[in-house]
Amino acid sequence: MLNPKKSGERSKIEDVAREASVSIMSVSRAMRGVEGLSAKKRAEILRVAKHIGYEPSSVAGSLAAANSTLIGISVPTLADDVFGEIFDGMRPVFNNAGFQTVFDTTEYQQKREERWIDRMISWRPAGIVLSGVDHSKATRRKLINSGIPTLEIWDYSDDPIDLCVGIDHYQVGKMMAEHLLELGYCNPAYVGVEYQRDQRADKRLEGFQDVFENAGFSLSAIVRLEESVSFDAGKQGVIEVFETAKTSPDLVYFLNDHMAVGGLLECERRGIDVPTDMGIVGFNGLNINSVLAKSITTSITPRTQMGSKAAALLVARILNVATENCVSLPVELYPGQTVRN
Amino acid sequence: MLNPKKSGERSKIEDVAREASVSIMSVSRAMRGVEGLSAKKRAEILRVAKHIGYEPSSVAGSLAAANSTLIGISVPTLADDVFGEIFDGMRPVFNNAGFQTVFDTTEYQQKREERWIDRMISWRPAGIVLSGVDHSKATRRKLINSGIPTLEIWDYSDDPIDLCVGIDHYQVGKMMAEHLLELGYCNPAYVGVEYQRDQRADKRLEGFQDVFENAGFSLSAIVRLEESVSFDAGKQGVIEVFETAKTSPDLVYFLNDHMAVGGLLECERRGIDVPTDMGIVGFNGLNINSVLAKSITTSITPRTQMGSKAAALLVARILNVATENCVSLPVELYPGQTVRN
DNA sequence: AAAAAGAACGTTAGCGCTAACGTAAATTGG
DNA sequence: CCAATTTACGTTAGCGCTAACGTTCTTTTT
Repeated sequence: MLNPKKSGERSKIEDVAREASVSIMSVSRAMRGVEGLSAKKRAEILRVAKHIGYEPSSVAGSLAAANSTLIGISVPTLADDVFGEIFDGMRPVFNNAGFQTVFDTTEYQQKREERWIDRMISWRPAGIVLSGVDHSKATRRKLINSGIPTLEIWDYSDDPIDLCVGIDHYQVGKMMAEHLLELGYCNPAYVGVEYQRDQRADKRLEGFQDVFENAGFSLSAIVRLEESVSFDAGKQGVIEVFETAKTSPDLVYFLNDHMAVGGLLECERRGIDVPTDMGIVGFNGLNINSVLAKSITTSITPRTQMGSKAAALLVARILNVATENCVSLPVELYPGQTVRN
Repeated sequence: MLNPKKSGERSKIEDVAREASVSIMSVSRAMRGVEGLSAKKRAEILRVAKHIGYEPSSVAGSLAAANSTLIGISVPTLADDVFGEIFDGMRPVFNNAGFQTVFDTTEYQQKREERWIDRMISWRPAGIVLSGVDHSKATRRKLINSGIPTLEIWDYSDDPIDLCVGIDHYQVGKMMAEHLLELGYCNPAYVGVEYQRDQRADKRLEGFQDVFENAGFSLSAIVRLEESVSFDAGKQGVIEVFETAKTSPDLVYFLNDHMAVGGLLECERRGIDVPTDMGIVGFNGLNINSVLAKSITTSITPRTQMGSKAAALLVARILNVATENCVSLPVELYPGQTVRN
């Protein structure tokens, strides 16, 4: 490096301009790859820039151009596989379009989400991605007012803040219930978390419950755990189901596959025959299914696809390309081997 | 809102100053909560700011103050639970200190990491977090030269770029091998991924192998899969072990617990008696252990603790508080029930 | 060959804030 | 009671870039 300068002192556009004997505007054009520069000069400038180790300041650039390449993403948690996989779907799309992702988890707390949005907006991001479609009035207003393209993901609504790519959780619960009803199940229990903690799960349960109640059956137990949404929670859930159920259930519907696996293994440990004496149903379609002795009955959600589709929509909106606003992705019912056929 | 302005037009510090009949500097001081302002005026300014919906621009603020509240975090993947949990440990620490996290996954590709670092540095972040301690010369130089506090996490090195909080993977492999050797195992196989894809896993294998070879035993098979590091990869691994092993192994050491679970269930499906005829060993100490019929033998990594410890170190460095540079966290050997005792 | 059009640059004026240094008023101390 | 602080502000000069508009020089057109 020519001008190593002191640690922390970074060379700026002016240094490159001086070294290359051009105006700073030419350097700016060269670095951004915009036109208005001869190929020769452009190459020379880039050579000099590389030589002295110049990297443009995104902060200054954003301020001057009144835009940024930041995309804010808020998810409830990374502790289950869902949002990691959605993110994996989004990442390459955003990356190829030249965006960076600013990330935070809300731990299912609206207050945290609101605070995050305030701080995020202060960076004038190119776009914002939120999980779910249930946001406070203040949040909606702020986002609409900010003019920042906003994408809601995972859940589906036909009245989004701006864009929405997700699945219809109510329908998912309904579909599964109809399938189970047809197979003769009539006394299901549910294992999930506190009401309104995971609003998508609430919607699935609602759809599930509606179908069974329409058929004249009510849930024999609804267990709401406080702990995390994972394998051992499912085990705990089964234990509580047996403690609290009014009548012995013929099926347990779990909030997700993690819990369902925990529940399944606990049933087997207790010597309960799955699916003859007890059906086990989850949600998501996790990879673990392919190694289990009995594969979980579940709804397979298109997580990676959802991520890439959603990112593509947001990028299109940012670049002002016309696009659909709402996309509801199909969810596949996977029969598995934990309900009788 | 008083001045709703057009969508996208945001009120600025000047608007607040005019409305409150003070200088913009007073507004700046009020918004940042720095001293040099009477309590009365401060309250009035904050009232006015809220009233007209003013939110300071972080971009302008960062440029003027030559600092930012951004912390860049790079992890290989979110597809396993490891980095999600580390992030969960870091998040509250960064949050309470007023930082935001810019996130990306590298998919175990150095090229991607380098590009990300360039873009990250251009935001002049307050700090940078990298996964692992094996980075290119260019990366090290850039980071050192930038003067940005840098934290390396998950792996351990006593010669970090700046700060390091992790575990000694070589030691983990060694510890596990010594434990197994003592129990009488003498013909282990290994199931992981391509060499240099997961450099921490390579180190564990190295430590593991060194111990067995010192004792006069060599690995009967080293299976390196190309697919993702998950449950079904473990199953696939076991299948390949049986196809390729020179002699029938008495133990399989897996890259992580996900794969170990896949392997365990595949063994059981094949009627192989675990641990009598085959030991199963993983790495991480996942939650799934508490629901399995036989809990996986593994090394429990302190992921959440590592995240919070690491974040605390980085924040201390950013605030110029003296702190240790390198922290090696202990890893607990969990005997489980998949090796004979 | 003169006029019009275009390409290749440079100049100017900010983007929205804050550091650093003013200045006036309020407070202190001997 | 007056100099010596301290507190409470305001003013000035940028931070490092880019949009928008000049200016110069080359190319095209009739």
